Amino acid sequence: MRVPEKPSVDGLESKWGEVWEAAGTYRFDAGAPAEGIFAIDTPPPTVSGTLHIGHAMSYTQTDVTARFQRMRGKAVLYPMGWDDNGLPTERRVQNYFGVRCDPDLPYQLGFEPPPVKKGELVPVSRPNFVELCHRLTAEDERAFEQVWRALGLSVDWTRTYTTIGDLARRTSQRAFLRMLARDEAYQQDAPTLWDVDFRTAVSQAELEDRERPGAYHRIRFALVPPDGTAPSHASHASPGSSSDAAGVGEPVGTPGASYVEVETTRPELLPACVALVAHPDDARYRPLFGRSARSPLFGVRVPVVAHPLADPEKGTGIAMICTFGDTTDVVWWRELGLPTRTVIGRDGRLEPVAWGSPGWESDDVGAARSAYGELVGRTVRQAHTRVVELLTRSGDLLGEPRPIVHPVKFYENGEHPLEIVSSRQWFVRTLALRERLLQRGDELRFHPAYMSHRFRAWVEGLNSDWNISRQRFFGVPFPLWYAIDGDGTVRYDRRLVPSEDLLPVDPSTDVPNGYEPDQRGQAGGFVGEPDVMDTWATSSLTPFIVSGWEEDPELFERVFPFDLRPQAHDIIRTWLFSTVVRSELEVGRLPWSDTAISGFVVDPDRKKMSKSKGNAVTPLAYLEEHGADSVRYWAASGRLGTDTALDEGQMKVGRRLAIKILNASRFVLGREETGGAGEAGGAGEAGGAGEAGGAGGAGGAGGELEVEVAEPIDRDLLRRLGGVVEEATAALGNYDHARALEVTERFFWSFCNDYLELVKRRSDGGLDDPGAVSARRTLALALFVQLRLFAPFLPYVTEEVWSWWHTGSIHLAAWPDADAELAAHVAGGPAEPGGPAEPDGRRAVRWGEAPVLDVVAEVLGAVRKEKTEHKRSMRARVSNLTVVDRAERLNRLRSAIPDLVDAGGVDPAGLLLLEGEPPSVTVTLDGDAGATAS
RNA sequence: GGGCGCUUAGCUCAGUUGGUUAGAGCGCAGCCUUCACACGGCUGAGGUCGGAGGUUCGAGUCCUCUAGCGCCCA
Repeated sequence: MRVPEKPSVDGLESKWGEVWEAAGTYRFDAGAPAEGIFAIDTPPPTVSGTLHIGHAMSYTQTDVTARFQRMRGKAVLYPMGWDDNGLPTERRVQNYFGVRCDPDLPYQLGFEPPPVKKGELVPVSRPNFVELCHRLTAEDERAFEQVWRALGLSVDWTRTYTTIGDLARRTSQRAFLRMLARDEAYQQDAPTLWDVDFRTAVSQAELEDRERPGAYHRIRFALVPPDGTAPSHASHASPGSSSDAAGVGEPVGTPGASYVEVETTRPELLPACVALVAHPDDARYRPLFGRSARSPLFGVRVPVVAHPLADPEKGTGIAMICTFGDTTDVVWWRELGLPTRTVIGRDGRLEPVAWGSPGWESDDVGAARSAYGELVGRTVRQAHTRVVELLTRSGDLLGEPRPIVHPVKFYENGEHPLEIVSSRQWFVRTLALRERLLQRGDELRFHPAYMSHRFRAWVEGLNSDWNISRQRFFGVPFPLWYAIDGDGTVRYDRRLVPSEDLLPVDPSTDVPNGYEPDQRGQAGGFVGEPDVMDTWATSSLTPFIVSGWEEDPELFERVFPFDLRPQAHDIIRTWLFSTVVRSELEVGRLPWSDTAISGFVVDPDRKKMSKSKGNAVTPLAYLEEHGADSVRYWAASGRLGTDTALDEGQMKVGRRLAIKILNASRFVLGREETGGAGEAGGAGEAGGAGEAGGAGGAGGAGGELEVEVAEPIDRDLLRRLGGVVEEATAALGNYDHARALEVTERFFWSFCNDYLELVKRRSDGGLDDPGAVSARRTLALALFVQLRLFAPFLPYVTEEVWSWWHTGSIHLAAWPDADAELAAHVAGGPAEPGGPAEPDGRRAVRWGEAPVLDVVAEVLGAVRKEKTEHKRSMRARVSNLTVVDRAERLNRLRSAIPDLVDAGGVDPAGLLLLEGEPPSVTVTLDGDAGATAS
């Protein structure tokens, strides 16, 4: 036993961080049996940015569970991954090193990026670019690990992985090949959201809407007569002619009308128009369904079709369907079986088009070529301007453009609106899985439960298979090549697939079996699949990556399915969903039994913290200012699923709590030293790490160890503590860390301010004083239990106190067990309130009961109030204390008179207990007149 | 437009299956230099639980409607 004179919470982080690291305190025991393992599918944070305070909150909440389960004797698999592949990393590398990836360049051995010049990006080969990505992410990952260590996450740092690392690539590629073999993955030319700056498809998850100014342009389409003959005059004939021929003034859709007016915000897509669409119930256009219209400038005949997504309120109520202006166009195209007319290329410019060829028929090919010649090669924006000029000149633009502000889809880090282009993409068949996924969603235990609605809503709303390909560089490559025919045609249907033992492969540098490197790109040779997987295609495999799937089958068998997936609610539809999909496809079951959905951290104005809003803050400043235990205290008081305000006040409360624990422990353990003199030190050694049951390690009170707690008030304290243990244990088992902390903390403050004050004097007595022994025994036992209850929340301060008294780490000590550790001290005695009798005649303990302590605390409160109201010191003497109450309550009070008298400064001669009604407490202070409280 | 959630003291939040005068912490006010801790302690003042209606002996809690806020989706 060595209790410091002036304990402090400062510096505990580095002190204990080093000890835990050296001792391997949080190392996962990979040999543990299946039932002894608690496996957590930790979210891998994206390393391209910085950790912010929201991460600190949610990871702390998970850590509390990890520590709780570890103390319950579980081998906790608590890995940490870094999500380092993907576009965010590429952007960061691009800016950091001033380079850009050019996949056509050859690899340069030993390449060093030149000093960064502003606005100038040095082109480098794909392997070189990937090297730089690895270099930078390695640095970022070290920085992240430092933050996590400072926060005290009990991660097994020997089990880290990265989503671009060999293991993750091998796992992703293996799982892909298996999906391919089972026909669960397929390739298709399909419209995808496309960022023209980054030149990649982006996922729905990466979208954001931005309000952008635009304008409705009213454009005139000539109606093709029902007999199908070409209208005699091209609509671009001459300005002015339109008003004569068009029957201006006639409402659109009137049977006799020869024109229909369409409003669009994207006139540049006129050449890409494949149909006009109106709502099926729209009487104005119903007569036109089945007929055709002809586009101005390009003379293309397009059908007029009906679809409920057409909004009669928007514009004229009839709209162009183009290839593709927005996602609704895609829906129309798919559901109405329309052709495509692709004009926008991957660079965001209009591509050459062969007017007159199949698919590009026109009533006036010459005019179409001429008009399109003005547009080809231009950006979308330039083409927009040009088309408007052409339409104005032809007279087909009616009136002035009508300015509006509307939401436009952007890649969250992009500068230009997303386009939708058709490209060859890999998909996973998720639509076919819908029913099974809904079933899995019902099986999964969500915390809080209502979060399951989000999963269900997402699955029910699925309308396309999952696109897993990205046209980028720093990602997991698709592990396959394609054969090239003798005539040089790439045969995407002739896939060259590696055997699994060769994984991971990079088809851009590796060569398929049976080919030579110099056959790459040659007729009769091969070409590598250039795409990489979407980051979710890898992160959806995290439970497989960390549990040894197909790498260590024996470990996988014991670990899978995991116990817990912690994550935030915004990625239920992405990460949680995709993980359930992959698990269903690979093993036909849920990847975990439970998922804990954390809320966000919001700023004091209740706005979500995010980098883009600029109000996100890093945890480091808070860790430095308040200390890790304090930040953790704040984090753990936030409930799952609930957005939590960033609150430094709560951190300060946490700090006060930590300090209080130090001081109260000093008091309790200092008492042990004097009371239990010689034996104390030796007993401390007994409380070693991992000791089950814990009772043996309770208290350094050596010789007092066997003593049953005698005083009724002491037994009350332990019974009440037992209730706290039960409640906290149940709460933690149910992922309700906030409740566990709350009940533990409430007990602790009452322990300090009431119980400890009451027994202070009595606990001074010598070894031959049973009351003193009982008090010391209770204090030590209560501290022993409370420290462990606090350990998952405040790992540093609890470890510090533990070290005064025990060897080994508190974090490997057994979680408190009320029955095993406390029952023996409080059960069966005469003061036991009537619990049900046990077979041996003792009475079962009713945890949480504290009848004596309750009534004593009430009277003590009345005494304190009297002193406060008379502005007297708490040390002021009470000359007379009269308590009127029922006999039963007075009896309880009698059993603790000496403690009450000591703590209240009451003159024993002036104490009067009277049976009667109503209950009252009358306190007379030395030198004051009496006063009554009740 | 659809889904989910929130609305309780000045602030941040608890209120378990509907049950006696609605709780905590912070903040605030007053007091106490107290022998573990002034990084402390004691005491107190603050709320007709967003609004309206309903079910019930009884509603912060259940139902309906409604307002505002937030998130996700379209």
